[in-house]
Amino acid sequence: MNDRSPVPDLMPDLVPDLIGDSGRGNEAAILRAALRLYAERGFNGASMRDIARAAGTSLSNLYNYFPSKARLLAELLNRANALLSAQVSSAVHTAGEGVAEQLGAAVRAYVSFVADYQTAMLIALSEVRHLEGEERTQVVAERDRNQEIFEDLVAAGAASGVFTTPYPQDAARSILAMCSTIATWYHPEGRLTKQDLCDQHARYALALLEGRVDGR
Amino acid sequence: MNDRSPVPDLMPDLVPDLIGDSGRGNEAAILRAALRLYAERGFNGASMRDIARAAGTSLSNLYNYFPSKARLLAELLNRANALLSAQVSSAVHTAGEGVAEQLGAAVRAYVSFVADYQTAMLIALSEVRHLEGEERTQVVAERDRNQEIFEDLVAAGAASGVFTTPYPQDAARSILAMCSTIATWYHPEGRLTKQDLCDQHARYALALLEGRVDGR
Amino acid sequence: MNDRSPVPDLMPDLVPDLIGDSGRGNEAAILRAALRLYAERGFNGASMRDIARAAGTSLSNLYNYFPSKARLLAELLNRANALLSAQVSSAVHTAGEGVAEQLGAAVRAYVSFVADYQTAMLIALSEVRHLEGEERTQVVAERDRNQEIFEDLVAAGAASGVFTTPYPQDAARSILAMCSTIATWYHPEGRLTKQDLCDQHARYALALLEGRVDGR
Amino acid sequence: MNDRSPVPDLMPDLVPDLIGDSGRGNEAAILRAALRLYAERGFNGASMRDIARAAGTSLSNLYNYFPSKARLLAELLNRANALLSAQVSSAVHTAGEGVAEQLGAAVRAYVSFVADYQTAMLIALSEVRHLEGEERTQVVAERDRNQEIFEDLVAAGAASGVFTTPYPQDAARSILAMCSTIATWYHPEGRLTKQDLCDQHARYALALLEGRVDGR
DNA sequence: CATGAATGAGGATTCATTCAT
DNA sequence: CATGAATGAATCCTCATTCAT
Repeated sequence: MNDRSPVPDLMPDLVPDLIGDSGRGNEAAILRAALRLYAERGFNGASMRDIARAAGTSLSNLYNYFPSKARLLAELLNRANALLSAQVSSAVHTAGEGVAEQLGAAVRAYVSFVADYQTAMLIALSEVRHLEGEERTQVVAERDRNQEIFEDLVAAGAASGVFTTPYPQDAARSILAMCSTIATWYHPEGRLTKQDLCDQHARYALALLEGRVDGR
Repeated sequence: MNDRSPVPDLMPDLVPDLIGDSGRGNEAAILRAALRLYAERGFNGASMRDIARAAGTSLSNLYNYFPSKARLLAELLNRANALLSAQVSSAVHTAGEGVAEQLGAAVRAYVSFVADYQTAMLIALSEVRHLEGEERTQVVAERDRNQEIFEDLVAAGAASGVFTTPYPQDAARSILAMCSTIATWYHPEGRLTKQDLCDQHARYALALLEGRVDGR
Repeated sequence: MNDRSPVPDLMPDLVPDLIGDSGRGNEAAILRAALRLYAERGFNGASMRDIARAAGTSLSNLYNYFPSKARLLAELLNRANALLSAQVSSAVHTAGEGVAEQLGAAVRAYVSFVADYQTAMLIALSEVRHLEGEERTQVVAERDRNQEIFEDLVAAGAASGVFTTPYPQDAARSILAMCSTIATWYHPEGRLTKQDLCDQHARYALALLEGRVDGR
Repeated sequence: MNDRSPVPDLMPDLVPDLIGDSGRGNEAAILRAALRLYAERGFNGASMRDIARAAGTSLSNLYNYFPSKARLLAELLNRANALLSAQVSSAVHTAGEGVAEQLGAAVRAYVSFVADYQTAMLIALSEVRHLEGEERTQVVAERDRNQEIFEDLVAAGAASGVFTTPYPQDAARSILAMCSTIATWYHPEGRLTKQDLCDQHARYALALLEGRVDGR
């Protein structure tokens, strides 16, 4: 197993923005402000006034872009989940044929996303509960879709004997838990680089699954 | 390694209450109501009015017991953290001499706590940010004290060659992450018993650390 | 006219306390705490809790001594007004026969009271408005009784030609105003001694009345 | 000296409003309501709810105009102090060259202001204590600026021998006290007209200063 | 006398949202 | 698109007061 296998190694500045500058007028500024404030203070701790101020626009103008506070949150979570799923699937498809290799790639992509979009992941972890109805359904569905990628990989690996853990059914959840939690403590300027995170967690994941690393 | 080693296997009803009924008058009812509501809706989503109503007392009477909303949260977190640390250290001290055995016991105790005091763990995971100053310091300190138990065990195991992971320095955090996250999805009536959770996560943890289980 | 005529020149420590230590148990402590807090923050700015705390007793115990917050204020004002009237009358009666002399004595006694019981005077000036009904009536009556002493003296002096001001009818009010206001700025440790205050204001008063100072 | 010298003798209805109707929307109504209620019940006795009701708007709308209760008070006091200083200085500059004449004019202007803006003066007298920090500093500074006008006049008169009181240093304060206090009892419909008040107090002030009225 | 618990009303302030411009 | 004014409900917390002990 190659611990230093390449990660999507964009320069930090080149990480594509979750939000972009498409949208009309202030849309991007609003989304970015909301993202930051929701992450800093939680959904209920960040008021529409706060967001408007941080976005440099007026309170009432927010409602020209998003019909409600919850819709604003949903929008953020949808974008984040969509990008996450896309990056993970892409990584899996790009990886070689071996399940272990694919799972490693998936973990690396996931960790990479957490590091790149830390605030988005913070929100995704704890603010979904503030959504209801259709908005919630949609967000949860996308989140589950991503989890299924991991579950399928683990199941395939278990079936083919590559992963020998006696508990394959729940392992994916544990792997995602430890990868997601990175968002709560990671500091880009700290001891660990993004590359380190990817290497570590790829290894943790395969070890947890009791993968048969050697050539059998 | 015996995966079905006994867990503190109290009947759910016999799990000692985090709060007890000591305290004066309505104190226990208030703490219990706050615990539940903070977990359900988050700190900012649960109002003092809500808590009072759920506790069956008047809003103003809350302030005869806790001088502020934040203090009420701090009280809960302190009790939870103290109990968690106590149960984990106790498990470690009771376990045999092997580091692997001790770590397994620690994980089981931790998972057991998460299952027993699910709501408390939910709060501990995400509501600390609403504390400031002394209250925050105290809670964070107790939380770190618990994490150190795991870090010390991992370090010891790595030093003695029992854990062969190339990344021992950050493994404890990952283990705790996957155990803590149980609180976000566990249903006592679901497919997995508390015993199952303990078995699984003890195994996951040792595997993640690449523990040399047998004498080989 | 002797500007340095003696004032009731008690040592500051010997100024008889407005409250004394008679009363049962905590009564004096409560009155003293209320006096200070009402003066510092105003009637509405000082809560019964504050007063209890400052008096070193429990909130509910306050109501064993005074049936309401307003009654507590009334009690203070009554004591202050009674003492003030007593000291002023006494000074007048002790003074010689001349109206000018008597008015001078009255002013000195009044100023002396303001200096000695500064906080009480602060309250008397601005907190009467918070009383209603019987309580208010009583306090206002006592206050007016005191004012009448001055009005009578001025009227007598005007009738006898000692005070030549063309506006004797309203002069007493002006004199009392300037003397009372001392309470808002006087600092016992400042430039002016109590003796200075008495001398000054006695002179101001006679001058304002256009008293014929010379031997006629 | 002409005791019946003309006062700015506008009909009461023509007295320029302290507040005006400039400001946006409800600003004037809010300020006027606050002015009245603060004067009637004191700062702490008048709630924002009361003020909103009296201003004919909603409670929350108050905060679109003034960010806090204290700021609302400060606004009132600043306007009142500014106008007072302006009217007094203007009167002094318009008066003749003699110090006595100028002081008379100042007193008349001051008394006139007290009569015209009675409620504002009531607040200025006793509610400054509820301000803190910058707000307080600003208000106190303006108040002191006005007091200095009087102190300078008295000092000048004392220096030139026009005022022969032995206590010129503190006389201004006494004069202002007796003039300000008018606000606490004056009734426009009562025995005394505004003109009367001006005449009386101008005479009181000069007498208090022991002014040498004639050429002797 | 003395206390702690209890309460309903009300304190200042902020909330998400709407609407006329 | 963009704004400022407006609002009713809700925020945390404190109020004066009562009551059982």
